[in-house]
Amino acid sequence: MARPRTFDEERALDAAMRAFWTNGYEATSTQDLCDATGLGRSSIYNTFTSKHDLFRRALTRYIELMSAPQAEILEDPGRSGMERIRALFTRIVDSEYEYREADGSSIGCLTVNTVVELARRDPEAAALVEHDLRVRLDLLHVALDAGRRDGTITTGRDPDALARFINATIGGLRVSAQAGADRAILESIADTALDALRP
Amino acid sequence: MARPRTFDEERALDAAMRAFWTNGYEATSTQDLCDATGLGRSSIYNTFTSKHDLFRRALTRYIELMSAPQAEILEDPGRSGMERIRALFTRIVDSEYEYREADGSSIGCLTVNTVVELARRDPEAAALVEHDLRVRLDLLHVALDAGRRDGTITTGRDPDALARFINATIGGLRVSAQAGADRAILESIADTALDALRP
DNA sequence: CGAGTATTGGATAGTTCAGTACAAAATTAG
DNA sequence: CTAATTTTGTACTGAACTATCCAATACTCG
Repeated sequence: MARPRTFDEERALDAAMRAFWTNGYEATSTQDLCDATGLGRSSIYNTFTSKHDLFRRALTRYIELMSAPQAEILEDPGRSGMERIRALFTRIVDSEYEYREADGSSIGCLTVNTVVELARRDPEAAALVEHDLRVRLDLLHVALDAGRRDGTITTGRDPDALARFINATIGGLRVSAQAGADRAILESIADTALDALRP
Repeated sequence: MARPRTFDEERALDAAMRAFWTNGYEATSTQDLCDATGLGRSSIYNTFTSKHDLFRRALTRYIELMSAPQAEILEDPGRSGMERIRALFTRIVDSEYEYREADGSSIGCLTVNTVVELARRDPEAAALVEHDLRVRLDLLHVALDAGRRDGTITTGRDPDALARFINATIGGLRVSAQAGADRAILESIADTALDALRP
């Protein structure tokens, strides 16, 4: 009955996500979003309401996109608990390379970037990353429990502390990558962190 | 011979540093800087040339301010190597509380914030944080070497990897704090990280 | 094909941005 | 007290910002 959209909303969302991810929220202008998506202002505002709403959707999508494979790794019954954590770190390091910029620089993790740049003054963004954090901590518990049972994780430390530690290590990997650390360095950080699980 | 300034340049710089630290570079307007410092636009531009220059000076000052006590800790001959690293972590956690906002939220670390928000598109900022990183890694080496000699650090891992790991843990602590982790959580992260030094 | 409807591009609005211009005020040296 | 010099408040500039408006366009359904 009416003119249909000529663009794929999800593709546009991915492009916007990438723009926010690369440059941050404040430094990404609506014109940048037009350029990144290939859409006109009208289409963007018609589809996504506002820059802030588009960011919210982009962050939501990012979290969905990243969580799924991480959940799969951490709940994988085919791996020991320790192997799951190791595989998670490997996935983090790989992703820093998978999504690099053309100049080779790492763009880090949109969740971490949001925590640092935006979360303190944007309650919606804060709620999204907080929920993501809870989910990840729960998933880490699953893997840590498995490791405790299968004997690959031998530390006597509280599982909550371990989950927080693993999560902090991920943050440290992200920041280190953005600060210029290469693959070998990131891998050595991850390997060293794993030592804390079997002291 | 001429009218003297009525304000203290260093105080103004501290106020500007705090503003950038709290809100980030992009989200801090020149008006915010006027409000934070109590100065007029003329005084700010007359003294600091531009917003970008003021940020550069603020970041430089931040790094100086934070490095000195960290260096003291890491080179303290009165402590074992392990104790130095532990004291460094304690200092990081304390500083997250020392500089909290009025609402109790943590503002993290200006260096980490800069790496995440700015470094990839601001070569000057990138150079400052890169230099700071090198200095910190060197200081960590001093403490790690001491720990190796005094027997408090027993891991067989490469000192470079350990220094990078400790540094990444600091980043993880900063991000965790900004994501809302309380003191007990931050301390448990730090304690767990130390386990990796004596596996 | 024609009526109805959503999309689209381009112009525009109104704000806010970093930075400047300039004159009045303030201070010291002589 | 005056001349010289710097600071400082205010007004301003031009650009960039988010967002809206609207007419032209393009499409579907009957």
